[in-house]
Amino acid sequence: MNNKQDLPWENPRFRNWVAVAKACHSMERALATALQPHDLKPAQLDVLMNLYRHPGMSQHDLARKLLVGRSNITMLLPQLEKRSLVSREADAKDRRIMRLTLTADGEALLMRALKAYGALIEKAMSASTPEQCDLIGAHMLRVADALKD
Amino acid sequence: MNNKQDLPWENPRFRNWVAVAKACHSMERALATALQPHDLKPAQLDVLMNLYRHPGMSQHDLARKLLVGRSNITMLLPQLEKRSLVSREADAKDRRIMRLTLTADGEALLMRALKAYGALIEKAMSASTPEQCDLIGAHMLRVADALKD
DNA sequence: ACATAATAGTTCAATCATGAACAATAAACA
DNA sequence: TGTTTATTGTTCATGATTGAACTATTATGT
Repeated sequence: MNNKQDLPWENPRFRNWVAVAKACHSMERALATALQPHDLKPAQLDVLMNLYRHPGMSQHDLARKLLVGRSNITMLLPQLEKRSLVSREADAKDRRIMRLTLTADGEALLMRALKAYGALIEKAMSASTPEQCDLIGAHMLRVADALKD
Repeated sequence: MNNKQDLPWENPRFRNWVAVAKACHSMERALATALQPHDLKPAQLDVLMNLYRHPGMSQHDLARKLLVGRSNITMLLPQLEKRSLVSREADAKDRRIMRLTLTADGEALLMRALKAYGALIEKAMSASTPEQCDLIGAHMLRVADALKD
């Protein structure tokens, strides 16, 4: 029977994860408002970030990196393309694949948006030491890995 | 000018937070599939969890706890009410307020769903020691607090 | 008491992510 | 080669979330 001891709230791991989830949620909301002046949504920033680091990515690979459906990418790109932030051109060898790259405008906007994001993260994580932050980052990599089915 | 040293990726705090966000995203997806057998969405589980711990909550307070708009609660509740998982009754003294409580069915379903959630968290966080988990939880509380504008 | 402001909840249109079904292309293999 | 299978990206209907405008109720201030 479910007495208090069985309740997940009594489990430290559970309580701790709930705190993680809530912090993430708060950050997502804060990021959304911080990006408003740049006319960017968090999902769009994710796209720009990944294209900066992996130019020439396909839409399929981008979807996997972002943990998102392929159709989501299809819906996301036209807006960015219309604003000349990313370019989409068919691969020469495999005409199924669209190669994505940042334009100069896209890179410039990314840098501006990243400043806002960076400031937000700094504000959020400044209360912990760099060592603690590193520990958390390492832990979260393990978490993401453990959930990778 | 943005040379590599200025890039957020070179900032440990930035990299670490990106890992946090990705782990959260993975967990959210995994939770959604883990809850499917119970015919519950993560947002609905959040509602049940909070009503269990704070019976008689108003919709407004619930929205604030969940970091969500009031209208979201309005859209969320009818489904749970139709399934007799929560009950909604007007406050006697202030007729604007709807008092929310879990029904017996709601509590039973919550317990089953929490087992699945707990198992998922256990799987995700088992690679870290309890001390590390506690540190992370404490850190995340500070993060959520720092973002509370 | 009365007017004004604040609060709780709802409605509605807009936006976003999802997954299934589909078209086009390439790979595997007989 | 020719047929079958896999992969890439798109379309579309669905469900979720949001914020602004609205109604009803209570609080405040004169």
